[in-house]
Amino acid sequence: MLDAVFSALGDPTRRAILARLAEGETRVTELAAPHAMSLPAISKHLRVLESAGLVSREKAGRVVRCSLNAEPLKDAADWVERYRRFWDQQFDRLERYLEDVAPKTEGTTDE
Amino acid sequence: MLDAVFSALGDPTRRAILARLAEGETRVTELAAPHAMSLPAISKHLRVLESAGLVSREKAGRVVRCSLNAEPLKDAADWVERYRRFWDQQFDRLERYLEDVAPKTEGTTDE
DNA sequence: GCTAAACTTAACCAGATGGTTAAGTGTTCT
DNA sequence: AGAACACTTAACCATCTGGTTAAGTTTAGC
Repeated sequence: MLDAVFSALGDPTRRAILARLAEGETRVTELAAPHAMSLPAISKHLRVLESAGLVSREKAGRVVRCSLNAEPLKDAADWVERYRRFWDQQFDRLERYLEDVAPKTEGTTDE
Repeated sequence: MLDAVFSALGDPTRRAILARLAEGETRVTELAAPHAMSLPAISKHLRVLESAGLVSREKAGRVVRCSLNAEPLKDAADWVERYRRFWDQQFDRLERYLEDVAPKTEGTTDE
């Protein structure tokens, strides 16, 4: 499922759609409005988001209401979060230091 | 850049490579070892990761040392984090509640 | 009941992706 | 020097992706 979620997030149009849906449910045509592309194109994006579990579509009359379903984002967040210590930079340098100089040290400077 | 990062993360082989690199720098052949695919395939994955800024390659003799560069993941984490409140569920229910009590029917969802 | 609206589906297209094998480029080892 | 190692590049292939236009399919409105 992470595959589908991350792949879905890899497109700016789709991220924009999610951002819009974060403000509230809305219909397909309104989701399409800000984007310079045809309705079928948006429909396809919605299908991608839907099969990643990020959006649900519900037909109400001739209108299709779309809503955000953020649960899959939790898994994505969890995955990325495991790398937090690495973008805190010091850790990275510490590792190199340990690699080069001291093969065994107590990590008092940890984090 | 988010495009490249999320797209890169959308492949399980590439996530596995990042996970391996999180344990420390290593060479290409060792990165390739656990995966049932050819070296050129891994090389391509590394290129994708590299152009997303997630991995850096450095030639040392005939060996290429690969290392994790997690900084781009920070932006990805920041993006996803904006949706945290939505997967905390209560908010979702609140929205549905509001929808039921104050129906807007097919009208424009005013922002 | 006809017409328009709000989509979706179908058919098509160009270009990207993810894999392959074969060949090329350095580097180390003996 | 020659062989093996550690890759990368090239060429190829099938499939996926992201877009298009044209043609459905319901539903709503006059």
